[in-house]
Amino acid sequence: MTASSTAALQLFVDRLTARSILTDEEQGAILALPSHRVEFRRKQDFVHIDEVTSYACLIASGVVGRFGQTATGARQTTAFHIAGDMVDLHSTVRPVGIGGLNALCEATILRVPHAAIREVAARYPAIAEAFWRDCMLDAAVLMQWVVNVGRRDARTRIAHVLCEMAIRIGEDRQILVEYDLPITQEQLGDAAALTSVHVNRSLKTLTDLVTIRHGRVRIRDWHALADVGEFEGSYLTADTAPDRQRRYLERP
Amino acid sequence: MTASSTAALQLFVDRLTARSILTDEEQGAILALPSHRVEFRRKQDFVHIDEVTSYACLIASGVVGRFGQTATGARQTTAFHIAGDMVDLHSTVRPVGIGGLNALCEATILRVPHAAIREVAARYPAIAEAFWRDCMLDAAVLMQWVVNVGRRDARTRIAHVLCEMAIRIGEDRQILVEYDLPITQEQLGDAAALTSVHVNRSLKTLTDLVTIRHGRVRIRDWHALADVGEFEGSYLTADTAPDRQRRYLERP
DNA sequence: CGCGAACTTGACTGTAGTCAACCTGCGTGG
DNA sequence: CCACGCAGGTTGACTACAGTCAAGTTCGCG
Repeated sequence: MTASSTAALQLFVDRLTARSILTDEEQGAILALPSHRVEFRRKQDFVHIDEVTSYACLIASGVVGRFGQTATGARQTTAFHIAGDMVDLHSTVRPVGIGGLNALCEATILRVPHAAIREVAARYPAIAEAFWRDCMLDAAVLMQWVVNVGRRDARTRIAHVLCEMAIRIGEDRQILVEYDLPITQEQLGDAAALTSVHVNRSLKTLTDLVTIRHGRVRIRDWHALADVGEFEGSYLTADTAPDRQRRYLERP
Repeated sequence: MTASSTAALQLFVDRLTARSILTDEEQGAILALPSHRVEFRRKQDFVHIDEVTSYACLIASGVVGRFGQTATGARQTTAFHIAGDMVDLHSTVRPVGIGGLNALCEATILRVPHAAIREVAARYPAIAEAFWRDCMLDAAVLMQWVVNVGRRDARTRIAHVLCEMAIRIGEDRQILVEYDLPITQEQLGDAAALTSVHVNRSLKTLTDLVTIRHGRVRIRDWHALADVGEFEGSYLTADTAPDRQRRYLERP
């Protein structure tokens, strides 16, 4: 247990407690999870499609993409994950792979054994609940992603993704009008289901609203960008209001 | 508690026990869940977008689509659900809406109060685990959907959806080469992110492999259809092997 | 028998993909 | 310290897949 692994676990706890109530003891149990630190370089696949792992991946730093692939090898990113995300939390109950993981930039990952996660979830039902809820937030994001990719045009798709990341990276603070997202236009295209060429052209038409330079997103007009991106962030934040934080699975 | 509501709950239990081990007592607790039967007609929205409900919807019969919508009102179906599916199981831990529900054909729904679901999940950790796992299967399907809609062409998308439904409807039996899917070409388009016109044309090019008439899908050449649809069903079935059925959250 | 929903077809349009060339900026090594 | 190489970004010309619009046709149902 190093200092930095504790810091990463604390980010994870913060993420959970934004939506779930956990006692100090429960938070402590999560912070005490064993982990093994691994570093990956930019563009490296570190979990392959269909790979079955015995650990979940907690992101200590960097940005990670989950992806699927077609028969011809075209990639589709299905989710971005940021520091504090336990990317494979779902594998706690369903260890079969749902896509590969790729480091979008240099990333530090803590591998947390499934066994330890299951143990803590079994011991504290409120933790299991918090994990489950966290998985459901990811699912809500995924559903938006389907709508985005399926029914919106290029400009709108890109704007939507950039808005989503602004909210997620700025979690429980205000909306971040400027944030690091060190991805190439090609990687943004993999997420928005566009080619890099078309991302490039679309991004140019958005210059007044948002720019990306050197892996940093600068939103110049949040309101206009959210408008273009048809972005309505309640699916991300609706359950962070205090009165919705519950411990539903508390024993009678 | 009517005979038919028991039958629907039994379908739900069957669905759960395909992937999770539940004792007779636990199965009994699920079968004893209270419910309120409601009928909906074809094409009726019965849960609106962003609606927050106090109950989950168990499908007793019919096919239901979950959908999202763009600002211009274009619909994108993000999931099909069939008899035995507890459509809103995720709302057990996260009651905020993730899209609306629409009856694709005449459907019978059992409304099961969240409170009762939470109670049974709190009392039996293995049930909570089975619920969570079930939610994760839906998420896996959703991820495939993103890849499908984002990166495949029309023919492939349609073939993929039809293969997926064949597996899901034929669950734990063999692949069904013929099954009821009483949806219009327009509704299939909403799922595959295509217009009804293009669905129509694409379907014609697939006539040798699959036909849809009177709401019944007839797969004439499963192998060829799966090939066209780039369909690899392991994401649906990988955890139904006996050795993977586990009770991870059992108390020590 | 007549109506309406769903399906079918054709002609045309348009958004995004493809291919290819070129530019720019950064890191590395001579 | 400059030259080179390379990854990423930019632009243009052309293509093509799917959307749009509109006019039938078919089929089931009242």
